[in-house]
Amino acid sequence: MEEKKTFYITTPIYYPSASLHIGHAYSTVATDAIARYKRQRGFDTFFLTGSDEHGQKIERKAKDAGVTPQQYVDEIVAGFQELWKLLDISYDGFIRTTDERHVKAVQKMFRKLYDQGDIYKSKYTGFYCTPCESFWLDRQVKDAGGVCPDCGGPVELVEEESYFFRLSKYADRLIQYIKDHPTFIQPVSRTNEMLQNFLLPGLEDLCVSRTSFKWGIPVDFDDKHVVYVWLDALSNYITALGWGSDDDSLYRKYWPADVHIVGKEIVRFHTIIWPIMLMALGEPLPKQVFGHGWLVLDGGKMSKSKGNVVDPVKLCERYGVDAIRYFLLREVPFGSDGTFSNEALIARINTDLANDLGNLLSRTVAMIDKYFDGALPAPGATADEDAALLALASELPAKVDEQMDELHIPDALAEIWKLVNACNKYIDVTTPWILARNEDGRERLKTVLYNLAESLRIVGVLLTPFLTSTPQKIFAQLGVAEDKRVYASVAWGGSAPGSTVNKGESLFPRIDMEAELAYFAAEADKANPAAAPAPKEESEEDAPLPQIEYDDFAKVDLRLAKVTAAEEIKKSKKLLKLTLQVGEETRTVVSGIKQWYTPDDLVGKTVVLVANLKPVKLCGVESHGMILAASDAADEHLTLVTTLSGMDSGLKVR
RNA sequence: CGCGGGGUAGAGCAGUUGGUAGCUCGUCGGGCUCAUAACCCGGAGGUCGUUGGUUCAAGUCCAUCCCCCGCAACCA
Repeated sequence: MEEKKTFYITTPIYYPSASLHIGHAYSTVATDAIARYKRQRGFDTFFLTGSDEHGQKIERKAKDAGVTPQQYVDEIVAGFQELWKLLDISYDGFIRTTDERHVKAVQKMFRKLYDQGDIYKSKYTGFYCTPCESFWLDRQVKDAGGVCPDCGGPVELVEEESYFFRLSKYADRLIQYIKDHPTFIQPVSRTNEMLQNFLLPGLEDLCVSRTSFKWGIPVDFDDKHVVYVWLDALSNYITALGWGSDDDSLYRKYWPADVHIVGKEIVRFHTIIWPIMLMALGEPLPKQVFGHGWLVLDGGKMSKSKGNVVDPVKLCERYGVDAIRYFLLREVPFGSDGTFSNEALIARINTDLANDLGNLLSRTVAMIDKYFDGALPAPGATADEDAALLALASELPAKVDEQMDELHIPDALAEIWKLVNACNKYIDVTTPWILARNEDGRERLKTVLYNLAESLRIVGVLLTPFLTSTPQKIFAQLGVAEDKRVYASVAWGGSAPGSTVNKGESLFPRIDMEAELAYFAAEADKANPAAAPAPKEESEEDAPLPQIEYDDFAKVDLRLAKVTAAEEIKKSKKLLKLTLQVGEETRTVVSGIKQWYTPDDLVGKTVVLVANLKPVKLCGVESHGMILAASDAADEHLTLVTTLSGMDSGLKVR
């Protein structure tokens, strides 16, 4: 017996620090549609999704919630799986980076890379300032004249260790690979981006371990360290198949992946770090990484105060899973962003699903019911006006394939809708209601109605990968036999004359746009009563912070400072370089306020400086402290904190 | 001068190797009555971001400039 061709497709693994939103749903629904499509076309398909559960952020959130990290992620990941169930996601594997199989395999991988010299422990020497609790690089201390650049006190020599992965060693091989495989990174525009931005300028080795937190996979030969993010997360694509375990049969069967579906923001990691990891392991690279665009919210950033938070669960409850799947698959063009708005969603549902498809089924079934007592008539001779419809329906599977081969999901759907629209027009041209009036017409009518039912059957078959319940509803209303609902029967002529149609409910009831928008507005108001002037719960950052002791506050050294000079940092969109007079001292501070202030606005002003903040380098400029400013959550407005009356700089703020 | 993408009808987008500017939604008018006030046809609406250049011919090639958006660096 012939082995079926395999197809391995993955979504990113999602980070369980919060619930998933419509963007995650988009990634996963798109991947699901491709997986279902490949299965329908006879591929032995494996579809993997999962969760990326380690890291400091989770550790901290769990602590805040008073649970263990494992308890914390268990609960959120259960929510992921519920959402996928709701959206009819047909995944074959769900990998959690806390799974024993994954942990073991990552440890094995880490050790292998270490043993062969691709991971090394870096042992740079640095300086430590005890009062400041800060590490300093050689150069920083040298620049400061051998003392702590911050407080000017003495520093002691220390060693800080971390493991590094030798990305640099493989850069040339990867560049060559990308050049030899022009379809590796999709869409192609990303290829240039990766080459020009990262690969050609040269790669730095990647830090792959941390000692500053514990919630991660321990490095088994050096338990101070846990494996840090990318090595842990990216390897899921092979550990889920049993790589590095006793049973790697799935790995041998499905790897290399046919395509990793990822959001455009993580294309970089999937096309640079991941291939290099595989090269180092001596494993084949995935055939393709597809970076899709985003669903951008109409009203700008998602925020509760704007009332535009998009919860996929609510949308599914209100409109049905297929409506949401259709919208997601249809609205975001290949390789670029799409817009999400309630108007766009309702418009799609109304025009494509209710008016075009739903209404077509409704009128077709109604006519068969009315003119032939619900029994599908046998077609007679084919007239000219039928030929075009037949041709369209017959060529449609190939057209859909053509688009899907390039992962052009919206275009594949558009092709299917060409047939839907052609059917609606066909009704208008053939005027069945007139044919029904006399005997000659009734003979012709048989053919017309059969052609319509048959076209709809084909539409149903081809829609099966995209919409999960609608095709079955179509088949049920048309009375299509089980064996004619599958792709093997997609060719014209599958409908059996004499089969009984069943008038059913509308596939997609029309939505009253105005009423619906009013509903959304009301919901938004409910979620955010206009009367409440209180601090908005925009995001974690804006949530009230827990109480602190006075001693904690006293650790912050706030000083008045006078701006003596200011200039733009050319390379940066946000940063200004300020020179401040703080008492006797002169300091350089970099501040992200370029959008709101010009250098001239600032010179001469007195501002509040956090004087004992660790220095940091921003866009190549060392910043010694930060100045205080207030801004709204959307960063639309910002104002510097300054003084009411002239005071000497350097004064302490309390 | 970091890298890249984009500026085409009111909105959202197509426009392959240069040869009469298209699609969807909206809008206006008409048709039809089988159907979910749905469906079908037609009209209006664009100096294709700017300014130059190449060409018999440029949305399409070249150059310049102006905007917008990603990514990177970065809001200390």
